[in-house]
Amino acid sequence: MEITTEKGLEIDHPCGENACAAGVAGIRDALYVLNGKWKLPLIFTLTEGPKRFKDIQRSLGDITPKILSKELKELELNEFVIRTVYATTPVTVIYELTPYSKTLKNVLGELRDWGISHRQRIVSSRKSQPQIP
Amino acid sequence: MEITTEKGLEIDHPCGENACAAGVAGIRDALYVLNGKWKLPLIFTLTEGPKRFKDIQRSLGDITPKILSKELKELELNEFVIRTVYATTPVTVIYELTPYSKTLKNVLGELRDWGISHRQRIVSSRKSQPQIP
DNA sequence: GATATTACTATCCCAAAGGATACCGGTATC
DNA sequence: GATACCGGTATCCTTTGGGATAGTAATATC
Repeated sequence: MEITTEKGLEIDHPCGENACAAGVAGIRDALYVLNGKWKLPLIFTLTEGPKRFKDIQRSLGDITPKILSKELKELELNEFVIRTVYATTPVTVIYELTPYSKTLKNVLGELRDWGISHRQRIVSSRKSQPQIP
Repeated sequence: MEITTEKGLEIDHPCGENACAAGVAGIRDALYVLNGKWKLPLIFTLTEGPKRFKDIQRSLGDITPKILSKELKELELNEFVIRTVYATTPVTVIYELTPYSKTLKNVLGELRDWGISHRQRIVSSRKSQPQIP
């Protein structure tokens, strides 16, 4: 059986043509700590600078305090975020990114750009192909 | 209250200092179609070229056929993957990436690289700080 | 006739993710 | 005295993700 295939993506593969298990493993390792609906948006919003609990909640739109609290704890454990408490009244809690989070800069930037383009694509394809043609 | 903060990441923000809702929205839009444990690894493995069902299953390691089937259907709907059936015996089904998947090249590359470095960091920190010191 | 292969589907099940709502103590503000 | 703000918890619930196992049609092989 013959399958002709124009070469598609050309992500550089360290291994040969058809055996790049290391790449798949890399993606899976990344996803293991960054999984879920909220971690990446959360890290991204802290990219703008340190923020308080309520401020993060507002930036993210519709996250409930329970989920936000859980996500922040996980990010603390994985050394992406530092939590600092200030004894003001009422108390102030600041969350900020660790230096290690800097290594995510490219990932976040690419993902943000792709998401923005993707949305534009969806929107404009909806305009050019109206429902029930 | 004063908080001194060394500027952390410097992902370029199209909007002002503290109001980059567009960035968060971009990330969330991206994750909306790429969420879950399998979609990114799946797209990545098809980066190596068109593959058959069983071959994908083997590349991904431990995905069950039910899940793989579901993920492939979702990727077809979102125009990331094309499914072609060849009337051989036994039948051959080939999955390959669409041109649109090319737009994910940078995202996938960055994520793979980050995952690989992250794993190295974890492994070497485990070596330098043995359990029960 | 028994077994293997491919590309799945069907059924059942469990755990995790995520959401809704309510509440807390302490203070400040109206 | 009532209300609001802050940084969360507590409780309950639904949805989804995902896994295990078995089975299917058609053919080929032993």
